[in-house]
Amino acid sequence: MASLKLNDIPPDIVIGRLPLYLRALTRLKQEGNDVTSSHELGRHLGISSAQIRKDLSHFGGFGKQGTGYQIEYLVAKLEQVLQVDREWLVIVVGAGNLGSAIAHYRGFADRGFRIAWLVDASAEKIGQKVGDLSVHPISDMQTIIRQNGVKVAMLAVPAEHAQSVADQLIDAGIRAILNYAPITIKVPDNVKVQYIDPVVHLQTMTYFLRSED
Amino acid sequence: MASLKLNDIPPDIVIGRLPLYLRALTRLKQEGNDVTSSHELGRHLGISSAQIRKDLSHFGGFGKQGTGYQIEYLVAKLEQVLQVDREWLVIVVGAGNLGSAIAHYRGFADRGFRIAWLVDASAEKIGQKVGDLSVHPISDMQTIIRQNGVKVAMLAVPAEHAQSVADQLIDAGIRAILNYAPITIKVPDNVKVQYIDPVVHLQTMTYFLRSED
DNA sequence: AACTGTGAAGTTTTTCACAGCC
DNA sequence: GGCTGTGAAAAACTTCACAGTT
Repeated sequence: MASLKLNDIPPDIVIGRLPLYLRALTRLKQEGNDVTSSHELGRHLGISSAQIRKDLSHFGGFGKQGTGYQIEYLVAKLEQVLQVDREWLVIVVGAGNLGSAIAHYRGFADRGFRIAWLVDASAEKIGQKVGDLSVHPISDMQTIIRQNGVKVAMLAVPAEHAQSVADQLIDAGIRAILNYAPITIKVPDNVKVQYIDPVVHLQTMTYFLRSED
Repeated sequence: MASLKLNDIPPDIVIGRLPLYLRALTRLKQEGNDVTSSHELGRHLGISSAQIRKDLSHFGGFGKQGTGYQIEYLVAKLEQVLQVDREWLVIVVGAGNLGSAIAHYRGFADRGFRIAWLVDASAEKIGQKVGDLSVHPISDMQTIIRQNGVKVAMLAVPAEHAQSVADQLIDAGIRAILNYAPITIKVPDNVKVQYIDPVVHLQTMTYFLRSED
C-alpha cells in the first residue's frame, strides 16, 4: 500500500530541507497565516521558489495553482512524509552539561520527539534528577531500548567512548543516532547518523572572515 | 600578498568539509600517526579519496606522491586556510540551559575559539557564575563587542528574540553567528550564519526509518 | 493575475582514470 | 607499488521558463 506518493526516489538533500520547510510553515501558521506560496516560503528561508516547488513535487502535488499552499494541509503532509506525525521516544546517553541541556530543552515535544530516558556511566550521576528525568545506569541502556522498542538516540558522551556506545546502541535496536561527540562513527547501512559539532560550524565561518567588508 | 595559494575560488561546500578533515587529522595525530593518505582519511570520514584530494588541491599541493600527507603539516595548512591558526573570542547570548552548556564545554579552546563572554536579558541571571564566566547584562553586549573587536557570536535565545538580538550583534560588529534558535534569521551579505537545530537532524533521520530491515 | 508543477537547460559537484613522482 | 594532483566524464542538483489551473 503506497500511502505516500513517490514520483521517484527523492534525493537525500531534498529530505534534509523538508524539516526546514516544516519549521517555517509552523511559524507562519503561528503568526496567523492560513495560506502561503513557494515565493513567501523561499523568502523566509533564503531558498528559491523553484527549488521549493521542485522539492515538494517529489511527494505529490500539495499546492493549488493560482492560490499556493494551504499551510495546515502542507504541514500535515510533511509530517507524514518525515514520519513525525507520531511521537518518537528518544534515549539520551551522557548526563553531563550537554546531556542535561538536551534533557531540559522544551523544543522536542511538539516536533515529534520525547526525551524519555537519560543514561550515564558515572556512578555518582545515577538516580539524580535532570528536569523530569532521573539518570539511569548505562548498564540498563540496552534493556531500556529493547523493552521499549526505542529507535532514536542522542549521543552526548566524550569522543573516546562514542564508537563503543554507538555499537551498543545499534546492537540493542537503535536506528538513528544524533551524535554530539566530535568524531565520525562507523555504523551499518541500515543506521542513520547525523552530527552536531559547533566547532565545525564556527570553523566554516571563520574561513570567510577575511578582512574586507 | 597572496599568502594562501588559491588556484580558483573554492566552492562553499568544500570549505564546509575542511573542518571535518581537520578534526579527523587531529585525531589521527593523537593516535600516534605522522602520515596519512587520502584513502585513509576518506575511510575515517566516509568520503571518497578522490574528493579529498580534489578538495585539498584548491589550496595547493599539500601531499607527496607515493607517500601521502604529513599530518602535522596538513593540519597547519588547514588551520591557516580556515583561519583557526589564531584564537577567536566568542560572545554567547543567552544563559539558559543551552548557553550554560556551551559555556561549560571544554572543546572550543584547542580548536580556535575562546568563549569569553556570556550575556543574558533576565535580571536574576546577571552576575551569576557559569563555569569561569559571569553573566553580563545584555545591555552591555554591544559595548563588549565594540571594545574587544569581537567577530563571532553564538545565539542561544528563544526564537522570538533571535532576529532582534542578531540585528544588534551585527550592528556592533559581529560577522559570524552560530544560531541555536530554531528560526532562520535575515542578515546582510557580509555576515555569515550557521544553524544548529537538533530537531531538524532528527526529523531528517526519521524519514529513513521506514519499516524494513 | 497569481501561482503550481515540471520538462529542459544550465550549473555545480563528484567520480573516474591516469600521468607523474617518490 | 603506492600515492598525489588533475583534466575529462559523469552524476547530481538548481534554475529557467512556461503550460495549465484557479
